[in-house]
Formats: sequence, C-alpha cells, structure tokens
Amino acid sequence: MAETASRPERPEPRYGNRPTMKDVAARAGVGLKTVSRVVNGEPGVTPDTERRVQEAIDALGFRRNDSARVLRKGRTASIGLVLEDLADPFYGPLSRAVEEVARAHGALLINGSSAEDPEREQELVLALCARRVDGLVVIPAGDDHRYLEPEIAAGVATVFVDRPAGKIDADVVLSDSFGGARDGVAHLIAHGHRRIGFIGDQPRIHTAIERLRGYRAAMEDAGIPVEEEWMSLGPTDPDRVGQATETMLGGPEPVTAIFAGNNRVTVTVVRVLAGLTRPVALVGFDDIELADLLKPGVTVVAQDAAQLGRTAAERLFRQLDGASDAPERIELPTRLIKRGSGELPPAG
Amino acid sequence: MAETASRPERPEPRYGNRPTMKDVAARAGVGLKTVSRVVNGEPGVTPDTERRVQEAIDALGFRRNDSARVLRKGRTASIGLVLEDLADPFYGPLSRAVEEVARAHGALLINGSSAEDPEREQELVLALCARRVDGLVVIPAGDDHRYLEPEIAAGVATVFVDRPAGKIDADVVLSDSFGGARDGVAHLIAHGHRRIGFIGDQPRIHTAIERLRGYRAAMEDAGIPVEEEWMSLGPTDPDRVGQATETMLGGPEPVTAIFAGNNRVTVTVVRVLAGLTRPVALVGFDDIELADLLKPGVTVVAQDAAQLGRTAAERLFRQLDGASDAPERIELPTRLIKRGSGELPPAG
DNA sequence: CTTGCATCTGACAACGTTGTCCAGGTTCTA
DNA sequence: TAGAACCTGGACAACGTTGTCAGATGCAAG
Repeated sequence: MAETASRPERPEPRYGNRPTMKDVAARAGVGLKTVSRVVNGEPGVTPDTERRVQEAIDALGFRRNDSARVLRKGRTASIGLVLEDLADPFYGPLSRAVEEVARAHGALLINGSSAEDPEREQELVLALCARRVDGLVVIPAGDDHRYLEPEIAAGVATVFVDRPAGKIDADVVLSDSFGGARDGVAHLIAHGHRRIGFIGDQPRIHTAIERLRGYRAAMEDAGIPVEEEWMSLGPTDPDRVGQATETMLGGPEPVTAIFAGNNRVTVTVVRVLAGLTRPVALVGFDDIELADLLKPGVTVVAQDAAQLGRTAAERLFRQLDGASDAPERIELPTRLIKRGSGELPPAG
Repeated sequence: MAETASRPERPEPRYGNRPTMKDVAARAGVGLKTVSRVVNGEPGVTPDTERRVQEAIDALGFRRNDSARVLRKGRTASIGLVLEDLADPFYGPLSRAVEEVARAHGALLINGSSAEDPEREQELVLALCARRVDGLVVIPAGDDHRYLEPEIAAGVATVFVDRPAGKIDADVVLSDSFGGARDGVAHLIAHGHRRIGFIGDQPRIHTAIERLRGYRAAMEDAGIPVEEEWMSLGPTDPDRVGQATETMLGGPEPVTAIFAGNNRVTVTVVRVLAGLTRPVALVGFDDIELADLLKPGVTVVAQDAAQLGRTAAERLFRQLDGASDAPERIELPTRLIKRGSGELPPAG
C-alpha cells in the first residue's frame, strides 16, 4: 500500500515476460552465478546442483538473453552482409557461402540489400555497426566509404567483395573483370568478329568500368577501332538493355556479336536474339542457369560467386582472429565456358 | 600505485574501445541523459547544447550501442528468417520480399539456411530466439516444432512459410501445392497422356506429399490407374533425379510425360530430355528462369515466391503490432504457364 | 525583489548477463 | 584432531543505454 508506482518501471508491458537467470536461480534455490555456470557449461558445479538448475531451466523455458550477454562480453558473434539484391541469382550462392563460413565460426549473419543505392548502403552498414556486428562483408553500391573510418578504427572487421571500397583502404575480394571481359571479347574476335557490341551496367559501378576496359583492350590488341555506338552502359532492366541491343543490331552496319556485361544483361540479350532469324554471336559475363540447354548454348565468362563469398568471409574472420595484415586486394580468375553462342561466325 | 588490478575489468582488451554516451557527455560537458536525448531526437534540449553534443559525437565518432539499447527497451527491431538454402533461386525473391517488409517496419533481417536439416533448423531458430529477435519467419525443415512453444508463449511472433509447422498451431502461408500439381497433371492428361511420371522431393517434405497427392487426384479424376514405378520421391540432386527420369523413360512401357515436383527437379529433367530424340512432355512445379527460351519452352505451375514472403512478413508484423487473431492458414493460388513442353502430344 | 511557472538538465536505477572475489564447507594430510 | 588445500556457491559490480524524477535555471508577473 505504502509503496506505489514511483519505482522506474519497464516502459511497455513487455510482450512476454521471459524468465531470467534470476528466476531460474530462485526456482532452483541457488545463486545467480551458479545458473550462469550451468548455462555456459562452466566447471565448478556439483552434478546434483546442475540437475536442479537444469530442471528449473526446462520448467521455465528459460533461454539466455544474448543481448545482455553481448553487452557484457563485447562481442556479438554476428557479422553483417550488405549486398545489392538478395533476389539476384548471382548473390544467392555468395550469400550462402558467407553464411557457411560464419556458421563454422559460430556467428550469425545479418544481411540487407542496398538496391544499388549508396545512401541505403550507408544506412544499412551503420545500422549493422550500431548492432555491433563483429564484422562486415560489403558489396558496395557507393564509391565513398569514408563514413566507415571510425567503425574500422573501432575494430569492426571489414571486407569488400565484387567491387573495391571507395576512398578508403580496405580488403577487397573480386573477380578479374578486366581480364575476363578481355578474354571473352578476344574469343569473339578470334571467331572472326570485328563489329562487337558491349552492353554493361551503369558506369558508376566498378565492375562495369573494368569490363568495358577489358572490351576496349581486346579490341585494341586486335587493332580494331571501336565505334561509340557499339558501347552502351546503363541500368540493367530489360527495357533499357533490350533497346540497346536492338539499336546495335539495327542501322546500316550492325554489330555481329555482343558482349554482355553481367547476368541480367545476358538474359535480356538472349531474349532479343531469340527473336531474330540471323545469328548473332554472344558472350556473357557471369554464368546463368540453363545456359547450356539453349540453342545455341550461351558462352560465358564465369565467375565463382560462392568462392568470392567464401574468400571474403574467411579473410574477415582472419581479421577477427587478430591478424593485422595490410589491406589486400584478392582477385579471382574467371573461366571462359564455350557453349556455342560465342563460337558463331559473323553473319552478314 | 596503491590501487591495483582488483577492480573487475572487462575480460578481453576489447577490440576497439568505442566511445560511449558517457564519453560524449564528458567531452561536451553535459550530462549523460542529455546525450541520450540528442541521439534520440527527444525534445527538451537547447539548440546550443545540442550543437555542442553533436560536435562531440562527430569528433569521437560515437555510434549508439544498440545492444545496450535493446537490453533496456526489450525490443530488438530485428526478425529472423530461416530457410532451406539461400542459394536456391526460389528463396532469393522470397527472402528479398521479407527483407523489404522488415525494412518498411524499421527492422533488420537475420537469416540462416537449415540445409533441409531439422536439427540445424532448431539450432538456428533457438539462436535467433536467444538474440531476442522480435519475430520469426520459418521455412520448416523438420516436422516437430514443439520446441518453439515456450518462445511463442514468451511473445516471439512466428509465421511459417511454404510448409506448415509440425505439432503446433501457428500461422502459415503456402502455395496451393495440391491444386497446382493437380492442374498441371490434368493439363498433361488433357493433351492425351496417360502414362505420366511424377518426380518429387523427399516424402518428409510437406510440399512433396501435397504435390504427389495432386498428381494422384488428377489421375484418379481421369480414371487412370497409377503404376508404382511412375512415382519417385527422394533427394533432388541431379544424380538421383537423372536416374529416376531415365528409369521412367526406359523399360517396355515408358511414360510419355513427366510432372516435376520442384524447380531443382525440373532443371535436371530438362537436361535429360534434351539428350533424347523422342519428345517427352513436361510440366514443372515452380517457374525457372529462361524457361521460355528453351525449345520447347517449359510449361510450369508457377508460384509467387515474393508474394509468399511478403504475405508472411506482413502477417508477422501484424502479430507484432498486437493483433491476436487465431493462427491462420493462408494458401496462395498457383498459375499454369503454357510454354510448349506441357502441350506435346504423347509419342510412341 | 519575490513568487510561480515553464523549460532544461543531470543523478540514478534498471535491463540480464558475466567476471571477480570471498565465504563456507569438505577432504586430505600430518 | 587440527590445519591446509581444495571445491562449490553466491554477492556484487559492470557492460551502455533509457525512463523517472528532482534540481537548476530563466523569465514574467505580482
């Protein structure tokens, strides 16, 4: 009666009131720390006491609150993955690979899609940092990552994948976009093509630039002057890419072959080409499912998304284990897979 | 000198020592709570004070520790997603849809793959509960989810997707596997087939059973007795499925059409059929990319993975917003997409 | 110049866990 | 049988934040 509602109380009537170690301790008739010991498998508890505690845990449905644990211990055993779009088939295996490595290290994976928007990337990354993830694997959308400096200084391990970080020095794992594109285009040239189109992603994106550079290098190596209208960079939605494809294939001097800058582009180009009678050669960057069953099969420059993810995650955990190597740039090779579309001779 | 290491100290020399609100307060020459107010945009702070605090925040690179916040507030603003395999193209869009809804509600997504292993599912789910996620979206691998009872009782919102929960009563969002399969098989029958094979996932999996049931129903509706060797359930790896396909197509009375129980199966069957001269009709459950460009195009019973995820996530947040409807079973319709392979007449 | 009121600020406890340290009890040895 | 060594269990503080409440400050009115 005398003591009323002046004691600071939990803000909301919390959803369910979960039992705490204190509750377990009270029920088992032991001290708080003893419960902690049992829960964490620490030594120094008699079998009999342990049994009593375990019974109380089961009876109450107790589950340790990792938020509190994290607060006390300073490590969250979780890592963040920021990618472009979880729904893109390229990122599925990558994401899965990161997850597997995390799992092997007892960590959970928190992930989010930036939708290729630099602001959203930053927002996500900072939200993850606020959660105090131990480390970050980032497929950057933006080109300025100085906002990460305080985080990295504070000990957040960070590895970039697929594209390098902007304006900061950090680990990065990527595929050899330049070399892959150059090889792919050289392959087309070797099959007699001279008028070759390049359709890629937005020039803001590092891989798009690198692949275009590879295209130019191959053309230059072969002594073929490149026409402006053979190159098209921009969003990879079907409309834009479809239009670009048709433009290149129209006109008085159409291209006889196309190099597609990524999986999304390749799919759309294949669709357009399927509607033509005249054969047009095609090599795409990134492998795509069922590419072997199309007629002709789609020749691609394949990169190993899972390997990218695995490598990045492993490097991340090496950082977390205390390795303090200088930031490194790891480049994985690509592989040309011939399936038919890239071996078509020039028509017309 | 006099005071030595008797004060309880943080266990490890923490990775980076991040500044706390206390540090910011000291630097700005204000009280702790004032910093909290600024950080959270609460009213009652003079512009001048706010500026000083903001400067200190920027100077120190302070970032609020959400772990501590969570501990105090009781909500984590994060939800867990447990699916079978992030790398499976079916789950990418689903996962992305869940993420979008979570984002709209200001929550982060933690996800993990169960690899179709019930134990791993449970392990993951409980780890997520220990993190005190506010809610769970689960694509179940196991068939007994009683282990979730204490969690649900404690207020963890839970929605199952793609397959119902086992032995507990919970919300579930799924596609009409039975109806979809029945329609698909009926479609084959309508095109004159009578000897139709069914290749599906392991019988442990709910959707596999439902689709088989749909197959049987369609056959029965048409008065066609089903032979044992026309049905094959099991793992969906290429070896097993390839073998099953070849078995059905061999022998004296081979099937003239195949119904494939999911996207993985369809892809493998397409590969096998591509190696044959004789045409075999095919309808697959789940749409697959490029299915329209194959010759013939692959007829499928499509389900909308993104819609599944969206619906589930929305239902989850409705639970979190306090709705206490009885657990519901939401079934989304499927759609038959005719592309050629399902319209082939029986050969032989 | 005092009073009253509104506004701003800070001290403090609490969230649930774990590390430290000490008390009490048991077992073994001399 | 006393003392030492050991083992088990528990009290307590601290992690970084936020809600409560009371104190401080400033200003207008009496």
